[in-house]
Amino acid sequence: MNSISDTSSCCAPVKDVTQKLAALSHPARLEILRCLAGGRSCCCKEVVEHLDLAQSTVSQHLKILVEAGLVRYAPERQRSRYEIDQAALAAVSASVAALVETCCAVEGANI
Amino acid sequence: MNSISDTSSCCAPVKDVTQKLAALSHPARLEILRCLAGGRSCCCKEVVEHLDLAQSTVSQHLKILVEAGLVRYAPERQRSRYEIDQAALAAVSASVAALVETCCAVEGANI
DNA sequence: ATCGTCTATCGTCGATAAACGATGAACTCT
DNA sequence: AGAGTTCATCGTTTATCGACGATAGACGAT
Repeated sequence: MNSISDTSSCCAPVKDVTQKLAALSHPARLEILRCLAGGRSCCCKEVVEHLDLAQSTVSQHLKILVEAGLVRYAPERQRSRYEIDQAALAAVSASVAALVETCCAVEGANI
Repeated sequence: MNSISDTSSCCAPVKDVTQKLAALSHPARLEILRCLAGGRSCCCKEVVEHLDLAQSTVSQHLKILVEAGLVRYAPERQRSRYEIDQAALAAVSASVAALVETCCAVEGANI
């Protein structure tokens, strides 16, 4: 039926999901999310102290999470606030669940 | 509780999850999974025809999915069978759901 | 035995990711 | 004003990804 190159309706969301999954596919970024868990917002330095990585590296990882839409970013000058976008994260979980549903469904109906 | 640097018990599963998420974070591989959906097994050529990519590229993507443990592989000579590992896929979904749960939980209870 | 088909792998190339140090901007405090 | 903090970005280096063509192995059919 439709290939993945169907740019009209399917490609954008798919790319969105894959970008979010890519953002989640790094241990450091998962750890960052854990650091931001519970809805509390952290500044960069907090995460840095938690992670044992260079500040610039952590900043990059945060940027990736923000660009993927998983983390919100309030650029206050001194203490930028990073905060989990819980809705976006839940949406990713739902997308993965839907994918699993699709892949595991018994196709007895029409084929 | 445990940080990500806890190499004894926590690190291996984390890496396992991130590897699976990385495998899922590419549109072509999602499309491959859709092609394998419903528990039906496909050979490489079927996927190639479905995907508009070179055969070698598809074979690589399949390999990544197999190495991540999301797809089972029965190397028959002429028509290798690729098949979704539904349990593994469900486990990924559960892991993501648990992550979201952790990240969105109100931190009153025990962490 | 030979041809055609299907796979997997190799080698290559450009692009991207991951990590770091260094730097500069902006703010707070003394 | 000046020192100290915090942060984002730049530039660099190394490693990996994504895609392809080419190739070799294995099988079925002729």
